[in-house]
Amino acid sequence: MNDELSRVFAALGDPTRRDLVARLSDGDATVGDLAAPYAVSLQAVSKHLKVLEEAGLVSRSRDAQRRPVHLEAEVFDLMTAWIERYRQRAEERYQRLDTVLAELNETTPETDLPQEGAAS
Amino acid sequence: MNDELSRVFAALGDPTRRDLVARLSDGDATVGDLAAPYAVSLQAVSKHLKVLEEAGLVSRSRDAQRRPVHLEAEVFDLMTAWIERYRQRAEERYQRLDTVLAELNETTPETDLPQEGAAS
DNA sequence: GACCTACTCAACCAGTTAGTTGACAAAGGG
DNA sequence: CCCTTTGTCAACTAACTGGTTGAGTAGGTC
Repeated sequence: MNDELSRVFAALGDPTRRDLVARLSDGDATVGDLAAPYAVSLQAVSKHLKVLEEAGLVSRSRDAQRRPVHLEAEVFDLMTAWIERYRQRAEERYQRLDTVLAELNETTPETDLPQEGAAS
Repeated sequence: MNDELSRVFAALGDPTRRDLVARLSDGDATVGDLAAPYAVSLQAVSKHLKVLEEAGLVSRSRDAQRRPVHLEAEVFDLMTAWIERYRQRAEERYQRLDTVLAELNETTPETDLPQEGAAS
């Protein structure tokens, strides 16, 4: 787990951490507030937050004993950029395939057999 | 790792698997073809493909002894939907904050001190 | 039918992860 | 000053991961 992209994807692979991110999208919160709804210990949630922080998804500041957690939404762009890149490649490929099929259909509307002049 | 979203994110948390997805966006490929560039064994790549398949990112068919692997790009939508949802929530929140700050600035342009009537 | 090709399955191993509990630190409030 | 609140750190454990090797299966080719 070297690069940031791996850390971000892996961090969001855990449902508890995804839920933490979801709740932080409503606004900053303390570790205690965040931990309250879950069945696990405060320490476990603290660990989850550490993972999110190392992935760059979250940052922490200070307010007396409290350590408010803040969502850093910019990292999302990294993921969407990666996803969209390969989704588009795949879609372009489908379009080319569709075009080829359409052309085949157009030049040979009366038969399904391959034509001698067609590329193999 | 129960739900599909967790499996998809976790699957893409591994750089080798992300590279497999990237290469499959160029077109279907056999296990052997896919395994060739990596230093790891064929069996290891086969395992990675199984993870991708269980996440719904990939499907496999048959062609004699070969098992061509095919990218299923629709699952990407699951992720982008999740990401965009919470990114937008976060952005809306920032906008509201900006509005509040702008209003504060407008009503008290001559001092930085808190006013007696202001909410703490 | 013997053999090669293209894989999968099973067993094992080392390293990581997600959880636990217990102790500690930091910062007010009485 | 003690005490409570809020959270981190450390050590331990069970389960999962990513890799290995060896054996087996499915489907041509000669």
